[in-house]
Amino acid sequence: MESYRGEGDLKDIVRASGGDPLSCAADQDSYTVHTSSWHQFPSDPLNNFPSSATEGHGLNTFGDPFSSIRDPLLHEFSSTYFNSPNSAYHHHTINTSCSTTVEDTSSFPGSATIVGQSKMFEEDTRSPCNIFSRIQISPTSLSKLPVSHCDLPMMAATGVSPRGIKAPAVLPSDMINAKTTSKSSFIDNTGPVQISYPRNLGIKRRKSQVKKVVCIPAPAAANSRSSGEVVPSDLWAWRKYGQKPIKGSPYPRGYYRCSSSKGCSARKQVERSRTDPNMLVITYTSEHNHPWPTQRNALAGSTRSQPSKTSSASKINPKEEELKESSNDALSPTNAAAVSSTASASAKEESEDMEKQQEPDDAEFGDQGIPQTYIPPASMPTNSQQADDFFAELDEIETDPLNLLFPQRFSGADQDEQKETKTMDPFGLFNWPGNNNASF
DNA sequence: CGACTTTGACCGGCGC
DNA sequence: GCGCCGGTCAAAGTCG
Repeated sequence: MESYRGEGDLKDIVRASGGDPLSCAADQDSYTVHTSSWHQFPSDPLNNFPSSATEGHGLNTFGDPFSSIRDPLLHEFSSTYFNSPNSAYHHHTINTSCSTTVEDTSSFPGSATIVGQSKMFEEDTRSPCNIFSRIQISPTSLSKLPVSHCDLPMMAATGVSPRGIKAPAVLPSDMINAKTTSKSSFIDNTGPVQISYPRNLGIKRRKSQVKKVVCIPAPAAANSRSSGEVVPSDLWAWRKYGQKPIKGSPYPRGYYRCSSSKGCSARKQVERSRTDPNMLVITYTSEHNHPWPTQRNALAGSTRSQPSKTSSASKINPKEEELKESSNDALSPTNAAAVSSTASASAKEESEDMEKQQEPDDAEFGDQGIPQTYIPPASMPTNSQQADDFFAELDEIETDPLNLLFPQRFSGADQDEQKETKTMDPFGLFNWPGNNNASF
């Protein structure tokens, strides 16, 4: 029996795309968009939204599971980008009346995944050079969203039927204020998700489950599995349980469930953006009901080599496997310390993420009586000041962590040519062959 | 042997 | 009511 705790109707969309300004809307009665200029795009329709509207939307405390179960992948982004003065991130926050409160669990500026939305906005305004966008919208409303072409793949990734997307390419601001449909009002965030029997799990969840969508740069297809997907590893162990071709998308969608712990209901869907194959859309569904994996064994799934049918492909380019392994190593809390000094920054960032993520997890898992097994490294900062010092230290290692991840793209067009290109990928997320030149 | 991926089948939701 | 579609299951095979 899978457990679902306090799932709100919230979708978080984190885009790591340097592409088009994010456009999205929700047809809720009321919701809020927090946004900042997209690289100072004055035409960003979302900028029309008031930043103070976050409050007073009935944002409740039943909880976005992802606000406490913060995804390591997201935090890889957050810790890396949001703390860099040059970091380029961009997020939009849409809080629907049905969405959950996003708690300010960050102890330092720019925590990407779950931060106080006011703070998020503040950070946005402070960082005109943003890559990431963040959207939090109701899943049901999402199905009715007019979306930009950029978001269509994400919509698809969220399980929203393409049929529900009849969108202009650019979202007019007034569309964001579109009235909710009666359907959206059916969402009951305060009640538990009823699960009748296992076979219905996916269907039952479809309406009310919380999803978090992350767009990240996708590896080159040449490095992909037979399915065409290369799933960046995160701290969780994922086991693939299905794959389906998605209508309207040339790329299949892979379905993964958390294998870190039996009974964990966490799932994720991975597919390539149909509009931008360089973007990998990962939709996280449900939440983990267990602490972070403490050992590399949690990465067993993500480090597994190609299956037999595609093993030949992996053998053709053994480096791919090595890179995957290395990326996992970089992500591993235990192995991070073992990586070379050049990766120390990433190890610290990773650990810092773990620290941040552990706090809410403590409470959450504590409530469930799940024993805490993860012990943050002693060197981890424990408060904002320490975090600041921590990242100040990181700056000594790499003044612009963004360069670590996006050495050729995100360091700034004007600066790229002047800076020494850093090819290190602290998390190994994007360290795939052929991905260095990938545009996203 | 355990854990994984693959893949066809199954099921329910939804639109027409 | 029917068919499409997305999500999941589970058997089969692979790998370490």
